[in-house]
Amino acid sequence: MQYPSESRIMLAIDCCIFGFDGENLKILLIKRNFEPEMGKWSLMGGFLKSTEDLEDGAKRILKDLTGLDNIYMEQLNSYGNINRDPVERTVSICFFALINIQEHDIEEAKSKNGYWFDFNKKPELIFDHDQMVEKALSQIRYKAALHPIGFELLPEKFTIPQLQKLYEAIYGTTLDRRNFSRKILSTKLLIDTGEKNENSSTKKAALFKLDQAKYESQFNAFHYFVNL
Amino acid sequence: MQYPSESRIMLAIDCCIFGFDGENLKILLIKRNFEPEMGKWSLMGGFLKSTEDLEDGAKRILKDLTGLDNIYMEQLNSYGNINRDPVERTVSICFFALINIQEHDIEEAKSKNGYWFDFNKKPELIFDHDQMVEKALSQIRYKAALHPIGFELLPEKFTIPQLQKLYEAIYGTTLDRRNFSRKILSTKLLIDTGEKNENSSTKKAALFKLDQAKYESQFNAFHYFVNL
DNA sequence: TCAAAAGTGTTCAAGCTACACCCATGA
DNA sequence: TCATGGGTGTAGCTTGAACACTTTTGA
Repeated sequence: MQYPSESRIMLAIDCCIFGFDGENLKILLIKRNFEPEMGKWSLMGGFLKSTEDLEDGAKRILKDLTGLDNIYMEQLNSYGNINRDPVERTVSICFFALINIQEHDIEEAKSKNGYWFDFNKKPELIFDHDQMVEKALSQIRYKAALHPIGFELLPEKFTIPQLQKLYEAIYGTTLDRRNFSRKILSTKLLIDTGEKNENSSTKKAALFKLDQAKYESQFNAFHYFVNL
Repeated sequence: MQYPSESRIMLAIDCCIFGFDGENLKILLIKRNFEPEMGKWSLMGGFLKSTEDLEDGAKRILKDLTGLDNIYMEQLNSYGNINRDPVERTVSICFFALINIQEHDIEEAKSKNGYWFDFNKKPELIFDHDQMVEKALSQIRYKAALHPIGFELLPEKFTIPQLQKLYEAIYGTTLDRRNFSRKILSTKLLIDTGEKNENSSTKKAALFKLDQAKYESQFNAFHYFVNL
């Protein structure tokens, strides 16, 4: 038994991949070396295979194009305007991913025309990818205000000033050091490793790491960072 | 020009339709009169046509099965496990809708085997529809804590105690009348119509309506109702 | 006149905001 | 010893939580 065939549709998966270099929010884009829109910038994407679940498809695409796996990833939204793809009608399911740049090698992404852009300096993208990126940023702002996802963008050990810079980059604002520090520490989600950040020419900041157990158990405890 | 054909897939749309009867949160389900799973309960759904955008498809399905249009509706998530539909591989994009039951006639839904269940007494659903409903409730809780979407479930004119009952139903909790009233009024989103709710055998509560202009301009002003 | 639901005010505690000083480090 | 950035404390205000009394209405 099968359904009538008229409504089978091409199903694409696109990934908004975010990183953080210590100063700015970054986004990984790819220069297309195939038609349509060859030579223009786009999100990482591909078609869903008939043998894989959505999340598996998204992971496969991320892995193929960047060499990375084990990445924080979340389904964002689907896009299905009839004419969004000039070749034929295609519906795209968009995911976003958060990558800790410092600890992940993306040589493979580079070999496939991938490039990290400063989020604020990204070029115009093909199709409706700009719309996807806008939605992804808004989702990250939303989520990072309520859940501790920011850590996904930092290395395993990080300092509080680094974390603050990340939040400032996400929200495009500046925060008070003293209040930020107090608020973050009050979550009890950070463990002081006792080590110091040696890459500093002034006072060395303390390195913290996530309390994984608490992170997981409290992930859905609402409104962590509201009122940033 | 076309893409290679191997990956075209059936694309369904399913709608979680919520209502509120003054006491309980309700969900509109349909008893399937077709295979597969004939006789079992499911969400309202259908297949996306090749000539329509996603939102248009969702609206068409809602209109066909309930007779309603002009309904608050939002895309929720997509589901694509390989075996979710026993007939053939189908990806479903799920929407949720909020309906003001009192002011909308759903005779047409009834004629198509539609039935409003108390949310807490709903039967088991086909496929992965239970998962969709769970996600929809969680999304409504999330969103209603931050944005004033609750009003979509109430008639044009409503009392503050009605609104409170709605929030209590959404969160499955009880709230303090005095604090709730103060908090809601402090948003300045409600306009006192000067009328009273005549359907009461005790003190008649004041009827309010939404300040539409403020509602729209402030919709995205964060964290309205956090700390419920 | 009584029961049931609506409307309102106050107090206390917690949390947020704004702000200033001291410390560690390498140049 | 100086410039830079890290770390912490406090006072005042805002906000939320807890709680009790009065009013309106129909039975």
